[in-house]
Amino acid sequence: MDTRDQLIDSARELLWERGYVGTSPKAIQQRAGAGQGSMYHHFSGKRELALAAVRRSADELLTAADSQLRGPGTAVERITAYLRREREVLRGCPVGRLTQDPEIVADPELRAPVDATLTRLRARLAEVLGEGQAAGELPAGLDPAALAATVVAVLQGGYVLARAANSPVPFDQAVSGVLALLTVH
Amino acid sequence: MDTRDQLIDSARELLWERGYVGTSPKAIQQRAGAGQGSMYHHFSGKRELALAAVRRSADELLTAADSQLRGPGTAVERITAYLRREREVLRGCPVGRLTQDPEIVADPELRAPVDATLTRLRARLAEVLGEGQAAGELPAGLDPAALAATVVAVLQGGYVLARAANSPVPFDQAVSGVLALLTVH
DNA sequence: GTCTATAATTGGATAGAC
DNA sequence: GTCTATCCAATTATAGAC
Repeated sequence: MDTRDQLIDSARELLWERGYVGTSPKAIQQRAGAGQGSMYHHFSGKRELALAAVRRSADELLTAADSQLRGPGTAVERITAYLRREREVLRGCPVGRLTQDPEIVADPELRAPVDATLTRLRARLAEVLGEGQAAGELPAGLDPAALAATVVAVLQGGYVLARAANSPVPFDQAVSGVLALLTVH
Repeated sequence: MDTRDQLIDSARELLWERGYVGTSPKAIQQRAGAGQGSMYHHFSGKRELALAAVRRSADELLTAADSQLRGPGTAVERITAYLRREREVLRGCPVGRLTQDPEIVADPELRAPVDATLTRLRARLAEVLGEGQAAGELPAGLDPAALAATVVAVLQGGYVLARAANSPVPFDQAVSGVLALLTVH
């Protein structure tokens, strides 16, 4: 991996752990093993590097979600696989985390990939949920878009509860709860 | 309101907007209309002031939730009232927001009020959900603790989706989705 | 209790040598 | 492309006068 990629990867990790305001160019350089000059050669500054990092994290999230949601199995099986897949729960979501950063949400270009990713994720889930309704696995008459928002919110909120408790237990409870509601019908 | 309270209130606002790492003592002082000396007279430093601010916000959240959850009405009515109450969705949750701050979750004393508040909120909701099951309003056989985690996660995650989209719409969708799942039975 | 002065450290970047 | 030197503002305090 070249220096430019190392910088992007280090920025991704630090944005995940500490957010945009909590991450300094110096910290990124040190983690990447690069000097000042190197970073400012490849990027105009902190913001442009963060932009590259956010875009890459956003792409990876959607790709990972697709591998469960577009995989084999019934709608309920795919949604269950997505919700139950192994996650580093206490680290939170590398994309959702960015919504808590004032400088990210205030900057249209930095917010755009976050918005696009979560919006597309909901759209993918709504498709699968719609398929489940058509197949009679899920109750008809409920808005797939609303249910998709609920499912994604359970994940994002589950991370919040887990980090507050310093334990993955409430995350797992929240996932179990929504799966039970979806499948009890 | 005296200077000490002004400082706590200003700290609460800034912690809500910018988090712990994004908030400087100077910014708190300026918002409070107080000088350096004043702040360091009342508090030993940023951390102690933040501790007072976090505790106050945590207390207020639980009090506000109780006013809906312990109010009149059936279990479903109270949960609906709680989920549908007016919120400044794009500002996010003043308590849940803190879980994204590395310095908050790494500090047991700062994390404690956040943890206690979200844990108690889930316990209150589990009680109400249990009452709803006993009254036949909600499907029996589902774990009230899991459902409570789901409901709180939908709120916390709804804020994430809304801030990403810069719109309250996905928050409202997520709430509608979980209410539909709870009441369709 | 509040004010102003001072200070060590970090943040975010520029300049120029190699 | 990468390095070191330099720069100015902000951060997080402490000291002492009033």
